[in-house]
Amino acid sequence: MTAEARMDPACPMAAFPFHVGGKWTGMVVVALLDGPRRFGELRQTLGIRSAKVLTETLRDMMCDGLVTRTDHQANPPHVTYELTDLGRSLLPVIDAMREWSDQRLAELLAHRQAHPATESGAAPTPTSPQR
Amino acid sequence: MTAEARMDPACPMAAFPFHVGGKWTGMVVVALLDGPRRFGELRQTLGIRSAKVLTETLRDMMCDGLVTRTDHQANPPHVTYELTDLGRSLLPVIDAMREWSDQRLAELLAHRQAHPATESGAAPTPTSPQR
DNA sequence: CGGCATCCTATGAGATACTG
DNA sequence: CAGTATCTCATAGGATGCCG
Repeated sequence: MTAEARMDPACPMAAFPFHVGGKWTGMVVVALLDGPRRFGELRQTLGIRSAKVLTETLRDMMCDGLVTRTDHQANPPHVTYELTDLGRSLLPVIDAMREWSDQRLAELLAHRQAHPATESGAAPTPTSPQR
Repeated sequence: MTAEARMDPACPMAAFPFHVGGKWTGMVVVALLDGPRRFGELRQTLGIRSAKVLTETLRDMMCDGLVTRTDHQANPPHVTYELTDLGRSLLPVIDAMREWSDQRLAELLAHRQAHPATESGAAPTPTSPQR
């Protein structure tokens, strides 16, 4: 298969969670690999200042069946998030990404740095966390 | 490792091309797997109406050393794009994504459909190519 | 044919501030 | 503590139209 015919929107590449799910989805999966985490823990781990972003990410992921939410009825509130089996099934993909990054990311970044790219904002340099 | 400490922006997940590179990067790689393609070919294959988007994607990818551009000095213009070794090295990752999609994507989509998600626009259903 | 130059718009990401 | 409610802002994505 590959690129013979026209690539329709049903193509896996178009639907894959890391693109569909927003910027933080992948990191949340990684953060939850060790086991359940609380909302605040996640927030700190991921370095998210705004709660809203995390809330949205988690809601989307719940909607997609990637994580489950457990509300330990307590006061003060205590809520934990945990990977579902489906969520954990993403691990091989993440590992593939990690391995690639280990071996090749430097090369890509070097290329990028060397290029004027005709333009200033080709893509935000990941090493400089602006915003 | 995994999620012990704070996850800094240098984390591979944050820099991985499929998130950094924009929506079409992955598909372009797939489209180029078989060999060099012309600009118009890519455009058709990917189903991109706007040339600008493809131009930008390709420029970014060149900048990152993922593809090379060959201008066959001809009239009318004839330009081909080709995967570099670095670009081709993404194949394992893509395959991992594909495999995951084959096995689990349906599950995710089913989950999503079943959920009200509190909101309308959780994420654009990949099966309905709007726009 | 390839690809700029423009312009437009939806929306993702984030900052605050407030509530149960 | 774990959210919700607003608001702002940048920008990715796309539609046209023109040029070499």
